Amino acid sequence: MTKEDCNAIQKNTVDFIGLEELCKKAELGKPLRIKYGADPSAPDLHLGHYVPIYKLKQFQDMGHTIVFIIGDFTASIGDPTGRSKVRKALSHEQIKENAKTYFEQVGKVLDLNQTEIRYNSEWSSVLTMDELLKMMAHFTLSQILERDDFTKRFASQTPIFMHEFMYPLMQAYDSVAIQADLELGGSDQLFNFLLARELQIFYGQKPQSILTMPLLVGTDGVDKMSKSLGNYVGLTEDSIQMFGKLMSIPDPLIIPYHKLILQSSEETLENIRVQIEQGHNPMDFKLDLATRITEKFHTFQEGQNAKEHFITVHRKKELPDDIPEFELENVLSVKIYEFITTHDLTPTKSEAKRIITGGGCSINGEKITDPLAEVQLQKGDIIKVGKRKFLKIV
RNA sequence: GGACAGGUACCCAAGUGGUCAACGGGAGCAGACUGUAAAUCUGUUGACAGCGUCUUCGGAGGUUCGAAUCCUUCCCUGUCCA
Repeated sequence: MTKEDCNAIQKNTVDFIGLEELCKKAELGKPLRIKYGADPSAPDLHLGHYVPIYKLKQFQDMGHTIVFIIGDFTASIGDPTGRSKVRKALSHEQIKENAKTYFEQVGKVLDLNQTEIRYNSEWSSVLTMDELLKMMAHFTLSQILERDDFTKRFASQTPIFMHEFMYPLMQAYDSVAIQADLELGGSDQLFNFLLARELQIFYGQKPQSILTMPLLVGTDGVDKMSKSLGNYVGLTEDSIQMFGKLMSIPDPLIIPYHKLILQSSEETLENIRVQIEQGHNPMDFKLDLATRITEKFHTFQEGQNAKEHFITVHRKKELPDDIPEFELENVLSVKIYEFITTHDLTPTKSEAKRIITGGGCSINGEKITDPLAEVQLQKGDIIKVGKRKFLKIV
């Protein structure tokens, strides 16, 4: 690893612990073992995952070994995070299935042939009580309780279960098992990563270095991107959807997305900042951002198409090219709310009535506001429900 | 084991016998506006056979003309004591 490499990998990181040792180790010429842990309960990867995975890619390109750990052991126990809801324990079949889709998605970024894939049940499920207790004897309750989410839950009097205390420890043990030189992940993982260092020392290993990446803020502009909060942009979402979601991010997120997803240079970022400050419409930068990100995960053409689609539908309020169609022989007289529900434009009839009453439904551009209206539908009619649902009668 | 507090819709949270399909906030959805699915403002948010019916306030029973609200019992969570 060269000096430049050493600098390059620091780009966009939050914490970097043990950088010097790492670079020294790398100079010996042996590939570094870089650990990345994944939870197989949520196989939908989103842009938030992309940030650290891209960093892994950088390491991989330098010839280091990525050790991808599937946390099947902990997943099969179940993890009651958040409120009183107990996250379901997953069966082995489910885990295998999830892991498979996981890798299909990761494979878009990383070269999986050059990646070491391990399941942590391999070593965790055979741990003896004896061994476990020895490990536990090295940490105190207050040490574990220091972890941010535990602190919060404790303060808000929400339950923390005993086995949850063990998760950080089990994660740390993964580092021991694979002899990690470096662990990489989101900045919320710092605590767990530090624990691993201690445990490695206990097992006579050199402690791993730590590199954490910023957490990408979700489309709501408030919380970190996560599937459960529904503020995510999935890596495998179709281009139209992806584009739309990216346009829905609040304007202040343009810079962070540029930086973390597109790896834009400081000059580019500064340029955008200045232009927005001078009154340039942020929308233009957002269009550009959305186009480029969509291109990145799809094709250039799809990115362009998605942009076109967005402009016609949302800016010009015109009809898109590809409207779902419904074949109709003769003129049909129906209650509008029933029709749009049976054709999946609304989930329930009550919802349909609500949208109609609110002025969200139109036929050929004419608003229908009477929820009980009976309408004559014929070939060529175009029904619009809400902002982006269309149906064409053919 | 004991004492106390609590479990309400997607989330937070009010409500302690009828006016409760349930205040308020968040989030979602829709409308207006805007060269954005940004921001802001407004409306809306159980389902269905449209005004009435059915399901919903941790579960199961009960009291009552009537229960989220009272009683019994069970389950779950927190705090303190042991």
